Amino acid sequence: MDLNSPDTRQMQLQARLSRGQPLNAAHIALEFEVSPDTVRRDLIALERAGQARRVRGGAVPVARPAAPLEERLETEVPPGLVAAALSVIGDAPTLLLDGGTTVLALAEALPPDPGRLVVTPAPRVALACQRRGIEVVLLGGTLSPRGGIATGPGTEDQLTGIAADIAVLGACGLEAEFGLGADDLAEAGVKRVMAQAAVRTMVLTGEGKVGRRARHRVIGCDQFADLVTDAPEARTAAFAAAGVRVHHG
Amino acid sequence: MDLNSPDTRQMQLQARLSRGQPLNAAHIALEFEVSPDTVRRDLIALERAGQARRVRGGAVPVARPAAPLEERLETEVPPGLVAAALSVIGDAPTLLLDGGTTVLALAEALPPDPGRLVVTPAPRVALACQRRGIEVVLLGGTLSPRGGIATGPGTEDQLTGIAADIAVLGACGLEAEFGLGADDLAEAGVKRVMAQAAVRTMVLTGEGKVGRRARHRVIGCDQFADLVTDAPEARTAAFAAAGVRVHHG
DNA sequence: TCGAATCCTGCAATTTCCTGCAAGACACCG
DNA sequence: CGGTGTCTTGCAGGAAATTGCAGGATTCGA
Repeated sequence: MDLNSPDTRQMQLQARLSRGQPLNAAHIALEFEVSPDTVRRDLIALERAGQARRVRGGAVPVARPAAPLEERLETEVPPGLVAAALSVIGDAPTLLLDGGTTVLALAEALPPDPGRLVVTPAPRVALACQRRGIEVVLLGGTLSPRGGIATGPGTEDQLTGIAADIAVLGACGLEAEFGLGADDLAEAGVKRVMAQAAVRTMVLTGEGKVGRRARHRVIGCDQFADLVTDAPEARTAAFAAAGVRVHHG
Repeated sequence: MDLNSPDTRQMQLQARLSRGQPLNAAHIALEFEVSPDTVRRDLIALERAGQARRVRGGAVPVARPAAPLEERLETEVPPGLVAAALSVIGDAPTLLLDGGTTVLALAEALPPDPGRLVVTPAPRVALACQRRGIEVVLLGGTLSPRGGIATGPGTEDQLTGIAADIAVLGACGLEAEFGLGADDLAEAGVKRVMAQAAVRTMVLTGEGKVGRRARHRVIGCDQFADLVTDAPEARTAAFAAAGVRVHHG
């Protein structure tokens, strides 16, 4: 009475794979009472569908780095940092948000406000805001391989039509003399234009980046008004001396 | 005493399906003392009613509840559909990918090819491709509230500079006379321009959308070359007659 | 390096599917 | 009562999918 078609077999195998279970071809052949060739064909189908990775003698689940970032949000970004950033933002109606885990945590914490507009080159941030019912304008461009924001001359062009209240920039490195830096040249360009497209620029970063000098300069410390960080005051004194309002989260 | 009409048979079969029971056509033919052809016709009726998914040798219950998007990927997009789409795509170096769950499943299954370029207005698709090591150009614009793709005149402008090999479009509705449709006006515009920006356009959609007429027309059936779907051939005959290559997944 | 297991390719046999068609059952109407 | 139309059913013929097998290549382990 058990239906034995390629579809049903493959669905059962897929279920096991999604449970993280490796598949032994010979064993499955016995279990489903089909030849090993048939099992092999099933595994080929699953592999073509991206559901499995074939290895000698069977198949294993494809590595799914699905949610590491989502979870890192809750654990690695201190709640106080996000809260401080929110209070600096206030109810500014138009925000320009950078990418990166820290800014993403901020986006996840934004109050659901249908009257607010978020402009961002980071697809993750865009999705987070959309989930919260906030209107989003996504900036296009070439996705930078690491940081995950759109970059390129086209991206910077799109920003010329934007007039935001606050730009929130993450950091690959932040140092008092050098200023805010990024490790990717294209990213640095976009961040720089973002800062220019906003009335006020805020830098939001964890203490790990403070004092580090990144490869490319985005803007100097005279170009942004606020710094939100959880670094101790001793390491932010230089910024305060340069005229930056420092908020400790 | 047992009334044996198509309706009573189908109601009994539906009851078994809702219990999660797979149906074996040959077995049912013996049980109801009818020919396998009649059972096949019953199963076709159930499939049209959305109560079952036909597989070789019988039918299985259709996946029930609407899970969140991430999980629907694994359960509701049949592996065969994705595999068929992959084979149509071949190794075309430049792809233009739409949004939607089905296209997203395709993106998740793309082979990691550093020489390939994917252009998309869908942030989810962009992230999926980036995870797989594929170069991504993200199209910017206002995020449509439902489908999750960037829309607007700016988005369409960005496409003028694109020359892709294949555009893969999802569907809110697909009907032979009406063509490919979308429920959001802005989305329809972007999809239309996407089709124009590619040498060849392929429509990828599950059977649920076939036969449904959406609110806004994207392109007519003479504007796309390939249709990949898991709908039965009976429901795709009209597309084949219109000159569309139909691939069944 | 050798043996064995596994994999790939093509092929033929079987099963299942699709399509069209004609016969029977039944309701309805003149 | 007879004719007509619709619905359903089974059947035939061809198309398509699936499967197991044979032969040769490849890989793994000793």
